[in-house]
Amino acid sequence: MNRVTYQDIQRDVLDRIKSREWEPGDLIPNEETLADTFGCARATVNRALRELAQAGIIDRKRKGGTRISISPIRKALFDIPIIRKEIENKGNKYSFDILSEKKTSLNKIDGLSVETIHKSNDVPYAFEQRWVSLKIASGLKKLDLKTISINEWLVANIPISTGTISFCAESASEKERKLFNISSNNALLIVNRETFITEDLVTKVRLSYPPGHKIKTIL
Amino acid sequence: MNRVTYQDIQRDVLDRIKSREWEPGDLIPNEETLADTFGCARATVNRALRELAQAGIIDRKRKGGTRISISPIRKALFDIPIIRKEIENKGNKYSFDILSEKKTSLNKIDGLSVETIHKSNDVPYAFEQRWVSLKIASGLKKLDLKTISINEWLVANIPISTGTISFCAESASEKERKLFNISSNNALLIVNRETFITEDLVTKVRLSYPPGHKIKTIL
DNA sequence: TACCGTATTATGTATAGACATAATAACTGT
DNA sequence: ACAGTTATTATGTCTATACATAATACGGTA
Repeated sequence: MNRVTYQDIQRDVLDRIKSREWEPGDLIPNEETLADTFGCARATVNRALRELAQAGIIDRKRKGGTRISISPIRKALFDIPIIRKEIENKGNKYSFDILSEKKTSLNKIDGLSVETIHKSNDVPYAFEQRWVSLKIASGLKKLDLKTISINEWLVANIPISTGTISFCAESASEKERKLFNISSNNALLIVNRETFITEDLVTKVRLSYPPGHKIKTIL
Repeated sequence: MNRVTYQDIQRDVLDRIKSREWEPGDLIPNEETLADTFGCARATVNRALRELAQAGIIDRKRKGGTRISISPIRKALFDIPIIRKEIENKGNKYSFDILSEKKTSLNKIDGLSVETIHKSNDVPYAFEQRWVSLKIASGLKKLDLKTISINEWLVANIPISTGTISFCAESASEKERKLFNISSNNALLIVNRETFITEDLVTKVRLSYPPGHKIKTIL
């Protein structure tokens, strides 16, 4: 007894869109009708379509019905791995050096400013400038810093947080030029991240990657 | 009669994680138990937890149970909008110029190579170098190019596709230096995209943004 | 025609019950 | 002690039904 699954329905809908039976902007049959034609319960159709809507493939409105998305907002999902794992996944050796460390305050909040260079097979891979709130990260002892990077400690110890992330390009500073041993091409990929835990800024990071570095994902 | 919703459960779970009642790696009660404590059906708990798992907050295994994810913040969702909308959303005027256009072949497939400059309030905003397959995009007439950008045409007419996207930084070429009127800081943010429709390469784009441009998202 | 309340409609969600399935634990005989 | 089989467990999914809710269509009244 091969039942119709929600994934069967998703495949079918995607096929109809690809084959242009349903074109962008078109209204598709309602859940009840689809359930009849597929020979399944409405709940199954609902789950299939709900997920497609989450993915931006279709637009749904109460009473208005379901239509094929006109300009599917392309959503790109990027993995933001821990740098150590990013390097180790390539089969390389990870190491890091702390370049400087001092107490500073940001928006009148006491914290720690740390500069770290992450290395892959002893070659500079990324330069990190980080501020961490001492209030939130009070468990962070100096001892930890020698064996584990701050980011990894945070990820393991501060479970849920929200924040922003942005990508941009910047010319290398004198310091970065020396670190990465750059001469002519001095365009760095910069990742800025701010992490909050219930309104409080936990940490703020600027990561710079040397020329040639790519952050990639599959749509 | 205020019923417990799946969103109530999600909030509660997130609160428990934030308050460190449940720490990363911890096993949490099974669906049936949670349904009892929340006073709702197992299906409701299932939906709540299924979505949290999709978001990477928790990990679930059959028989193994549900545990708090050890390294949760690992995914960033970026919207990849049409450039026109990106500009118009800022309240600016969108326009574009086609700089060059010629037939070329890529991997022995005939196509069209087009260079476009996108402008916001008549100021260069992004430089686009695109190759489009003629086979797939056969509906693309020369006429269209004057009124609508290629990307927008593709998005409206080729509904479903997969592909890759990557970010990197590059130094501006002589051409780009002139286009963006850059002197000293010449680091450009580059977005490379390849779009496929069922195995066939439809289009390949390289977008370059001038210094200062940011691509941002909320985690 | 313009306005406002009501009916209709499609999606959104909750429920209880059932069976499927993957992963582990427990048990078996050798 | 070991390998192979079976039982158990928690999640995964489908069904049928019910009610909630947002958005629209349809009225009637001024």
